Parts: sequence; C-alpha cells; structure tokens
Amino acid sequence: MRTSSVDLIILEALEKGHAHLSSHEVYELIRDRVPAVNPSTVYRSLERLAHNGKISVSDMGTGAEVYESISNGIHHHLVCQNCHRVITLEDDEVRTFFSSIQQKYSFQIVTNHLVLFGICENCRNKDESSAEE
Amino acid sequence: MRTSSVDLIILEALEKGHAHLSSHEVYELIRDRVPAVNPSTVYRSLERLAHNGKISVSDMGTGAEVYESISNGIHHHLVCQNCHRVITLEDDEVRTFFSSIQQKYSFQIVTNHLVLFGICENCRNKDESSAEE
DNA sequence: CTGAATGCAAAGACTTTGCATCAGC
DNA sequence: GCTGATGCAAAGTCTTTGCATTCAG
Repeated sequence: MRTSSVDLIILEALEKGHAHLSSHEVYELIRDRVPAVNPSTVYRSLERLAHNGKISVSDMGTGAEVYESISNGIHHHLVCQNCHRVITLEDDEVRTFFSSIQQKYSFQIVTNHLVLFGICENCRNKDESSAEE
Repeated sequence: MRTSSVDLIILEALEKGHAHLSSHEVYELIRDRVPAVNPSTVYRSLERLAHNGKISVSDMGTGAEVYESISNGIHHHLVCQNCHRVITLEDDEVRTFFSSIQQKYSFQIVTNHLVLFGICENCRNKDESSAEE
C-alpha cells in the first residue's frame, strides 16, 4: 500500500527528537524535504498518525496542539505556568496512577501524554518574595 | 469596588450546576440576564474568573475550552472517546497522585481539572465484538 | 477624575473541508 | 479504473485586541 510519503517524513522528523511540535512547526520542518507540502496535508497526516497511535497529541497550553513521536517512549510533562519550563515525568508513576483508575472505573485510558500545569521550584521561590495579587 | 457584574452573573450561572460550559454556552446562558452582553466580555470575564481561581478551565476534547465553577468542589473527569460519556473522578485519588508528583519534583501543581480520555466499559465490550480498523 | 468593565467591530490563530488532481495498486 | 493522498483555496471556529464609551468610587 501507499502509506503516504508525507506521513513517513513527518514521523521521521518527529522521531528525530524534536519534541512538542505544533502542526505549523511540523509544516516548517518538513518543507526542507517536501517544499510544496501544504498545511492541510500536514494536518491530515498528523491526524492519521495520531489515529494509528504513532504519535501523541497534547495541549501544552500554547494555544495549539503539539505532536510528539511515541516510539521514543511514553513520557509526560509538567509545565511551569510562570517560566514555561518543561519537566519530563517518567511514565512509571503515571502508569501506576492510570492503572488504579482503570481498575476502579473499568475505564481504559487512552491518553498517552499527560500535561500538568503548575509552578516549578525556582518560580515558587521567587514568588515567595514578591507576594502577588 | 466594582467586581464586574458580568463576572458575578457568570459565576452564578456556573455554580448552578451547569458544568463544562464552553464560552459560547456561557454567553448564551447569561443572555437571559444581560441581553446586550458581548462575546468578548464573556471571554474577558472567564479569563478573570479563571485567573482568580474561581473557575477551572479545561479541554474536554470538544475543540473549545470548557469552564466550571470550583466552588462546587474539585473533581476530575474520564471522557469516553467513543460514546462521549463523562465519568466523574473523585478528587481524593487524583490528589494523592498529585501529591507524590509535587513532592518528587518540587512542582506545585495548579491544574485543577484533570481530563483523561479513553474508552469506557460499555464501549470496550462493544469493541470486543466488532474488531475495529 | 480615574481606573476598570463593556460593547463593537475587526483581526488573528488554528483547523477543517470541498474539489480537482495525482500516484499506486 | 479504483482508492486514497495531496494541493489549493476557501471557509469555519474559537479567541483576542484596539478603541471609544460607560460606570463605580
């Protein structure tokens, strides 16, 4: 079968370690290899890849969905709402949590990229000095 | 001080148990009481309320952010990607998970509404019979 | 008066869709 | 030829912004 050339190029680009790419960033990234590619093709490709479980889709609070290859291993993120630092969470602890939910509610969790927002250690220390609001 | 009349009306509407309202739904809902209200006012109001921790904002996968009053108690949701059923998660178990993350990473989680996507029990049973894809 | 909230309209960002074309089987 | 992928352009949806006006203190 055909398996879409663009799909493969996108997947390859995402696997190269470029994490958390928005559709627009993917678009820009692969234009080196497929100059004539169209944004809508990128969207359609990303949708296919996500549907097939090849990539994860998540909202990092930037206004646009971001995509990431799953083949590099599943992990999750903490995002600092102040400095926008991104901390990677090991899947182990999340999986444990997910397992208990799955059992308790007989609900099979599909979410493969958890993003939690908050304040990182650095910023919390800063905030303590400058009381806000 | 003024505290924005629209803010209060929105908050009241959200507290009345109407959960998971999109900005548009909020807009429609309060038009009964403030006929001339403008969508942009609703956005600005919701932003204020969220910023002040009065309401939670989350992406339920519907394409638009949804808003919910926090005063009714914090809870979280499981959303079935198949039948779109929404299952409420007690905060206890989530809080335990969050606590361990907070300690391990010295990261203060602000996310006050967790949404996990997956397949509910009913749909999983159905899927077993009709092998998909 | 002053600062904040609101209305209005316009723009902006992100995404989807219809249709014609093209490639592979 | 048939099916699915792609390009192109257009529209759609959700949200933000600038500016003038209005309101409370």
